Amino acid sequence: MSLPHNSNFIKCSTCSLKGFCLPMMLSHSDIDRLDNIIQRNKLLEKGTKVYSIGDKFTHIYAIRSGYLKSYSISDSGEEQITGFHLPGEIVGLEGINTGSHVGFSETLVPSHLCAIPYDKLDNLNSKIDGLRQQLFKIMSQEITHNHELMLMLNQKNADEKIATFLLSLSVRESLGKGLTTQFVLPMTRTDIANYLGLALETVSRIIGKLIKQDVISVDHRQVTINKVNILSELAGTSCHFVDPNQHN
Amino acid sequence: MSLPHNSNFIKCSTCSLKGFCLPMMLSHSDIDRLDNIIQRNKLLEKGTKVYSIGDKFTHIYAIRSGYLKSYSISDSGEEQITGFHLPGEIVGLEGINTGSHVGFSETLVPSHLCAIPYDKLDNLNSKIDGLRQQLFKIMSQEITHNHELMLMLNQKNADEKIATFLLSLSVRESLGKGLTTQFVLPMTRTDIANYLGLALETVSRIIGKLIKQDVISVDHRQVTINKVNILSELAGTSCHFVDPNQHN
DNA sequence: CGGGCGCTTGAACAGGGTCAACATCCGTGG
DNA sequence: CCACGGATGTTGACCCTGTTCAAGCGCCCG
Repeated sequence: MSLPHNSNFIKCSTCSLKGFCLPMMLSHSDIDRLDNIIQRNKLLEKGTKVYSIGDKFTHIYAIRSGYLKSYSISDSGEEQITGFHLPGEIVGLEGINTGSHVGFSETLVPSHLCAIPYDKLDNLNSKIDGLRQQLFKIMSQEITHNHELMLMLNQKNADEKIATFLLSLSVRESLGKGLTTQFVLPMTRTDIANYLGLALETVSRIIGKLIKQDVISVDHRQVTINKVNILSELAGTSCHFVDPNQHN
Repeated sequence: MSLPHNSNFIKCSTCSLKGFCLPMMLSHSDIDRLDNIIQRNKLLEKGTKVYSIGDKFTHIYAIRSGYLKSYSISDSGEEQITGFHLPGEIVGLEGINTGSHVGFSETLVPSHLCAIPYDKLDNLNSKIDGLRQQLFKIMSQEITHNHELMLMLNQKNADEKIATFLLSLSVRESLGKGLTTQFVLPMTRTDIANYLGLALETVSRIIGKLIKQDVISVDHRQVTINKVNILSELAGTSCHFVDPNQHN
């Protein structure tokens, strides 16, 4: 899930939850109340499952640092990656409905998470209007984001998908402040392919093509975007990720 | 969005909101309080827009009768149908995040809606724990549903998509009680194609093939499922829609 | 009656999947 | 330190699924 890129936010004590604690909505005392129920977990090493399918739903998790991937598994055993998650984003909301997690989430790199007990959060939700409203907004945005994803999966070709994907990560990497031209892809080509609905060979080929055209450079898993405007064009005009301040 | 198919529910006065008023969670007085803020609109004729992109977000809508389609439009003008909605389901939640609707929703057939003013609902959310929790569940389920959709769009071929689509409608048509073998497709082939990420010719061909194989029959827009088990197989074992009581 | 929309069907094409071979990276252990 | 093996990534050739283009039909409604 991606949180608002344009929202003002403050650091919630040691736990940066972008979009979660809007200064306009929460008083300092309310922030303290929220802060008091948040559990700060120790560093999770790469490959650690935050939750697995079938686990009892008890917490939602805000990412302080690191990188997560979430995925679900169909009855026939096919894996589908449903999202990659960066610091400031929240995972685990899919468990609210049934009280059990219906998918997995795991760390792609060593990551720090904040665990927020859902029962205590729900209790605060009845008392702190701004918190409840913000949570509804976050879930609403997740729905909107999924609709954009659907548009991408249904209507874009392979080149457009890759371009859109790279730009999306680039923007989210920068925590909503413009666009980072250098970032790391901690997921495998297989993961990217699965997420975008492509074959891994196709992902490899298209990234290769972009390198040949000098639109991006790749060193191991480090990506540099050399020509943002070309990448944006490739992504289609429907790209929300272009920083209007960027002119290269 | 689809609501829980397995949840017990009661009629919320004149307004049937499946999953919305769980008897276990809401007292009769709470149901009355909810009922008092709900506006029952007159019959909307076919093709009426419930809301449009850019409209101020003021209400969410529960469908009492009829059929809706929701869609959004990319910057480049491409339309993407994000869902079809049947009685008992809720639309408009995508507007919570920004305070404006980011897509359209319109009636495919004459439909009755309940409009629920969001500010009043939010007010009740602070007072009625069960209502708030249920709303979070509904939004959580929407997220889960989108993940399943993603799996379908990414990993299923055209035949599987159509089979899954037909079964899904068949189950939802029956309001969660098993599976209706006869129902109406009020949307055009073009709509189905757009939703599933296929060309309309492909949709037409595959439906034709299913008819030829006598898996389904189609009379105008009336669909009859003749061989549920075959359709389920086609949909993939990942199909959640099979009624265990059906053995034909 | 006619025009437009929705739908079907056919034929040719192409984007991307599949299969296969090979290259590279990385951790492990000798 | 280097050799090995497995996982990951690249590249090529072929082929299939589903798209595109095109033509024609049926139905609804003015």
